[in-house]
This record gives sequence, C-alpha cells and structure tokens, in this order.
Amino acid sequence: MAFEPVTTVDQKPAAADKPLRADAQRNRDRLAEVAAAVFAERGIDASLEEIARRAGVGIGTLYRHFPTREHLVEVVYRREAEALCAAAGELAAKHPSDVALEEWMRRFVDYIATKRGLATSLRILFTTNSGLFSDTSGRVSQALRQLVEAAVADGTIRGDVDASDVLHALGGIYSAPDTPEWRDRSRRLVKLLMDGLRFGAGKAG
Amino acid sequence: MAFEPVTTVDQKPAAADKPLRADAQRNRDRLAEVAAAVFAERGIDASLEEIARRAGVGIGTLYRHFPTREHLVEVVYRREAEALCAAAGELAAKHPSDVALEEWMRRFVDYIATKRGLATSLRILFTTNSGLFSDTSGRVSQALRQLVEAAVADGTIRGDVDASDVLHALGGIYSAPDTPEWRDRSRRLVKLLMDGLRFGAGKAG
DNA sequence: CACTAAAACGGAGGCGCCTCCGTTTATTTA
DNA sequence: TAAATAAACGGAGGCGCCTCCGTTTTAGTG
Repeated sequence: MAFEPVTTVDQKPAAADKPLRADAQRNRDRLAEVAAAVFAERGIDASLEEIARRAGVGIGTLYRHFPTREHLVEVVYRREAEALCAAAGELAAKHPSDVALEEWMRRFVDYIATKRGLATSLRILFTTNSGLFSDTSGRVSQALRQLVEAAVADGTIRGDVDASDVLHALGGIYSAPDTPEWRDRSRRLVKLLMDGLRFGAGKAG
Repeated sequence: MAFEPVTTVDQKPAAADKPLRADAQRNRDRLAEVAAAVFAERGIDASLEEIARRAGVGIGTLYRHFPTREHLVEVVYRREAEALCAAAGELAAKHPSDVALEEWMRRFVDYIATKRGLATSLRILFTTNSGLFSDTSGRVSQALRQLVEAAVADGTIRGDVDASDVLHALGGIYSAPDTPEWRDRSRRLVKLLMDGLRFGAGKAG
C-alpha cells in the first residue's frame, strides 16, 4: 500500500509574489481600503459590486485581486491588525507613555469591534488558515508589551504589573457577549484599568 | 445599573408547533427529501431553485419553509441522523445481531460521509445552535449501544467489549482527514473491527 | 354541499455573484 | 520614441438568491 502525497492546501507556494504592475498595485490597495470602509458601514454582507464601484474599478478587477469574499475579508483584517500594531510606535513617539497606552487600548476596543462584525467569516478563515490567528494575535500582544514596558520604565504606571497582566484584563473585552452596550462597557473598562495602573505609579520598578 | 434581559436567541418558543395544513406538510417533507438528494449529488452549494423545481414547488414555498440555506441543511442533517438511529431497530429485527451491527456500521460510514460534505455549514450550525450536536451525537451513540449490547447478549460477538470500546474504534472514522480513499479505508476498518469482535465470540459474557 | 377565512402556493422581478473575453495600458526591447 | 507583448482592466451576461403579493387550496362552519 503506497502512500501517495495527499493533496495539500496550496499555501502561498513560496514563489515570492512578484511585484505587481503599478496600476495593479494601486487598484489592489484602493480596493482593500474601500472594502474596510464598506464592511464597517454595511456589515460583512456588503455588496462586492458596491465596493468595486466606490473604488472606481470594474467588478472584474475586484475578483482578479480577491477571488472570494473571504480573501477580501482576510486582507482587510490583516491591514486592520497591522495598523493597530503600527499605531503603538507612533503613539509612543507622540505622547507620554501612559497616555500612549491608554489611547492604544481605546483603539484596541475599536479593532475588536470590527472583528466582531466579521465574526462568521473570520471563524471560517481561522479554521481554514490557522496561521492567520496566531500571526496577528502574536503581533498585537507584542505591540501591547512594548507600550506597557515603556510606561513601567519611565514610571507613568505602577511597576508591579507586566504586559501579560494587562492582556489578561483585556481578555474580558475580547470574550464578552455581543450586546448593544458592549463598546461603551469596554471603554469604561479601559478607563478603570488605566486608573488602576496609574495608581501608585513611580513606586517600585 | 439595571440588568436588562439580554436579547436571547429565540430557540423554538416552546409554542408547540401547531400541525401544518396537509398540503404544507406534504411539501415540507418532499423538500427535505429532495434537498438531501440534491446536496448529496451536487454538494452543499447546490441551487435552492433546483431543489424547489425538483420537488415540484415554487421557490417561494421553499423559502417559507426554510428561510435560509442553513435551516434546510439542519433539517437534512437531523433526518439523516434519525434515519440512522431508526435503522438500528429495523436491522436488529431482520438480521442476526452481529450482522445487524456490521450493516449499521457500514451505514454509519455513509452518514459521516454526508456530514463531511456539509462540513462548513455544519460548523456554523454547531457553533450557532449547540444543542444540535449534542442531541444527535447522543442519539447515535445510543443506537450503537443497543446493537452492541444485543450482540454481546446472544454471544455473536465477544463479551469482553462494550459499546464505548466500539465507539472509540469508530472515532478514527470520524476524525480522519478527508482524502479520496477515506470511504474505502473506513469500510475496511469496519470489517477489521467486526473480525475482531467475532473472534472468540461466545466465551465470557 | 356552499361559503369563507386563513393558510399556503408560486413565480416575477430586482439585485448580487462571478466568469469570460474584447479592450486598454504599462513595461520592455530595439 | 515606436513597436511588441504581457499584464491588467472592466462590464455584459447568465445564473442564483430572496421578497413580495396576487392566486389557489384547505379546513372549518352553517
């Protein structure tokens, strides 16, 4: 009984994605950007034809770049996660480190909110493409770690906590049931958490 | 801060489903039956309009009975599970108990095969409607238990095993990867298992 | 039966999905 | 810069989804 190679899912065939032609790259970026806006506005079932229309390209172009709705959702989600991670560095440069942390957590709430909107599609994507989840959640918690450590280091938040503690506290935001009050409740949680973190700042390191 | 009752999913509102009108019941049954055939033949994305057409009803009728594709999938799946459970009793009446068990396991393989076809939809249904999974898997293993116990009792299979052992052995069928050879492999597993069960039958009870 | 209200039917119509292929554009070559 | 060609564009067209509402059927009632 011979073992034939079971047809495997063709994960990016390592063939380094050759650079797109200039116009193609432009359209691709624009589509992802518009898709994020339209999904946020109309929900995950938004018309793909509307997205193409608003991006100023033909429907054929959308489908060439994103063969299925899920491809598009994945790209939107990845961009969202990257933007959140990138924001950590920018906020740290522009604000006192405790303020940077607070603002970042506020954005984290918004990020989770969009994720909820995409819930069903993401669930499918996560079981299909398990790298997606571990990639992004790893990078997001890395961004948080950076902010927490900076704030602890310069004494704007107390020194007896670490990033894992904060992540743990944010877990409630992630897993809370999806009620209408969810977003406000989450924002209050962030404020509470920050008050707790600032209390006794500058004591032990 | 008052706790308002969070809007809950309206699981069958206990309002005992009043009996349908005769024509409605007929159409509903026919639709479920045809849907099972069409899903098996064309896959989970089969056209609902084709199902209505083949059932000899209008598309509106299909949608009145099954407002979404998932409703239809759920009903098909439940019927399949019920048929499998019902078969246990019939086979037991018609065949020696070891043969009944063997034939039932063969049908179990077929049942799992259709489940695989419906995989994505079922995954969504299972996370949405968690009762569905526990209901059916409980009843299916109950049916198996009945067959195994009968066969042990009259000595056509060995007495030092119980239904849980057999269920455990069948677990491989359930969780094996979905290769082209899956079905044949599963059938061989059933035969092997039966050989093992028959070996030394009638010794200890 | 004849009549009626409630229930169910069914398909037209509007919209979105997705493919296919003729047209346009960016890039390379001479 | 002009010609050649590979790449990308875009929208028409065919099909499926789903709602809406006029028509038909059933199950009571006198």
